[in-house]
Amino acid sequence: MNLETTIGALVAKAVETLYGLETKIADIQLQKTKREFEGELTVVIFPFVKAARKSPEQTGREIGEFLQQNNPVISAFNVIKGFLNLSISQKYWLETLNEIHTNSNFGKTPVTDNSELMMIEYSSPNTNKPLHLGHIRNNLLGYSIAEIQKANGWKVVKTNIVNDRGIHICKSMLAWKLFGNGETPQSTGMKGDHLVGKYYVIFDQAYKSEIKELTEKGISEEEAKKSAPLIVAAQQMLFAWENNDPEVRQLWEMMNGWVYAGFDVTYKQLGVDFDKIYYESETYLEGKEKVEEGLENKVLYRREDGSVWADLTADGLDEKLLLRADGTSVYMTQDIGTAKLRYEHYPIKKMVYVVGNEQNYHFQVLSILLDKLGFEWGKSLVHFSYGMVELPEGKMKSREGTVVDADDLMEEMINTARETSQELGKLDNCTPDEIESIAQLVGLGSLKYFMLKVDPRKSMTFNPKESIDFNGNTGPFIQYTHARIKSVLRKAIDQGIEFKSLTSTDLVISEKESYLIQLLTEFPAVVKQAGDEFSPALIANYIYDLVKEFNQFYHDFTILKEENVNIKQFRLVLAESTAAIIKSGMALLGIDVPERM
RNA sequence: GGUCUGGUAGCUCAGCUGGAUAGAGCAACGCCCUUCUAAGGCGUGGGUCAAGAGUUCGAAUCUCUUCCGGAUCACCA
Repeated sequence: MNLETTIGALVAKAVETLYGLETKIADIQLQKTKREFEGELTVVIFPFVKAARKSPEQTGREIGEFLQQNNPVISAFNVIKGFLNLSISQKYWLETLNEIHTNSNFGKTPVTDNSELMMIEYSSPNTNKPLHLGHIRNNLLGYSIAEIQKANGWKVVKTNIVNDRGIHICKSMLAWKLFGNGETPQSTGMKGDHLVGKYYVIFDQAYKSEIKELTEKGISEEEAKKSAPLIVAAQQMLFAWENNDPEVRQLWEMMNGWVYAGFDVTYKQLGVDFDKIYYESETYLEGKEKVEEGLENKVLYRREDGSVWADLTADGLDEKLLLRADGTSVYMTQDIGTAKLRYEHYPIKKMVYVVGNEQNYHFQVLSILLDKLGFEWGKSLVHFSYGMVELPEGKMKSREGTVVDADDLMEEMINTARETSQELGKLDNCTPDEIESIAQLVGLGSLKYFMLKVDPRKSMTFNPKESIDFNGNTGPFIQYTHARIKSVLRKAIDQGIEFKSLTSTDLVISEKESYLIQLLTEFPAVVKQAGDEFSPALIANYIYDLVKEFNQFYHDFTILKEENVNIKQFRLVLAESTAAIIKSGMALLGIDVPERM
């Protein structure tokens, strides 16, 4: 039982004993005391004033006295206006610190054989172009959410649905066939995904000039877009693909192979991974089957032209197409097929889709459709809907070349980290390998923290220049604090100081120190809330607060030169516990922390 | 137009399940390294919490209206 529940229960008892008012513990308002007042926990008294028939101050004093008499953990109290501020005994904090320090799994719920399974889909790239800034937010969020849910006791399967078929990849294939001169990643030295992306751009340019030619001949733009030879050829290629044309299939496999090799490099560098990858080329037929079933059950209907639709007007939505008149499937159909396979493969309790908020409508429809088609879990799917990433100039547009490429961005961050380390002379005693690995860790830490510290639901602005800042509320600031603590701990070990646990809890410690312990105790609640709300930002903000507080302590107090051995030992335990939580919390964000930097 | 979503310091963001004088970082200015890593610490200035009304002992937070942004409403994914 933690402190809040204990005290909450006692407040309820106090109110009932003193005023005969029955209150649920959950209704008692307990909050952290504001820094400018004395105490650590505050009870809001206003709700009891009516029953007490006394002034808020008087009521607060009576409840405070009751609490103090009934629980020795409360060392003092004061009442200001309607707020009862409780001071918690130092002994309590010190004993709590000891518990935290010896618990290597602090803040996490262990995953057991009985844990239920959550499947988290993220990344979900198309195979016609490399990953960009928007994908980075998706990948970082997906990975972090998975780590956070594991820490909350879920078995997690990370999955990726690769959109490897469709007109988009045919465009790249066609352009390569027409203009590629047999170029390969090997012959050009380009990453495969970038090479394929290059031909996607070439297709778009050639297609545009065809449209221009046609419109100059007096054909309407709409008509030109449909009849341009290139788009017709791409559609023919898609048709050939669907009919298993060996030549097209071979080209498709080759070029997708290049892309996957490229993606693997990007994923590895980003530090994300998947337990199971699905490909739409393998799932879209399953969707068709399910749609046929829906037709038989009259959940869906067929129009005269042969297309298949779902009527969702009863749910307040529109009618939705599931199969085109020519029998080919759309996005929704594929998602149904993918969902079917996944639930056949895994005992999924909860399905989470990490997909941008531009697809809110799609997932609303998918949820209803899955439900109608007889998937019992359809209604409970979670669309983890995150906001778009914008640049200071506005939205990224591939056609205007304002897309921030994922590989380029990571490289830039790492380069900056390396240069900064050199300028500051921080790593003069390290080997080249160490310098490189720290540069990677710091550069990526900076990028990841920058993207994860903001509320995922909100759209965010990414300023490439500002994000490279390594001071203030940034990943490197947190990493630096960790490195400084580790440095002190190494020195303590060199001096032969023992700090496995506190040998005495009868110490007089400062307010700053007890506040730091209080912050440490909040970690489990933060992890839980981050899991409930699917918000890595809560973890990020918590770690930042902790680190800021620790840095003040580090500045104001000496650790190794403290003369009182018990206090010295206490501070080492406090520092080590802080470092452990920084490391553990940052790991939930997918960010590694260095031993030195 | 319908639906969803956002508007907090010059900029980027916390705070939003109602509680005390609304917080950080960046940017600006000033101070602190013979002391455990200055990627640090301290200080100064900076706000009609988009606007109005309502509910309440109490509203940045809840409700309604208005204004301004964004997303979506495809036989694209």
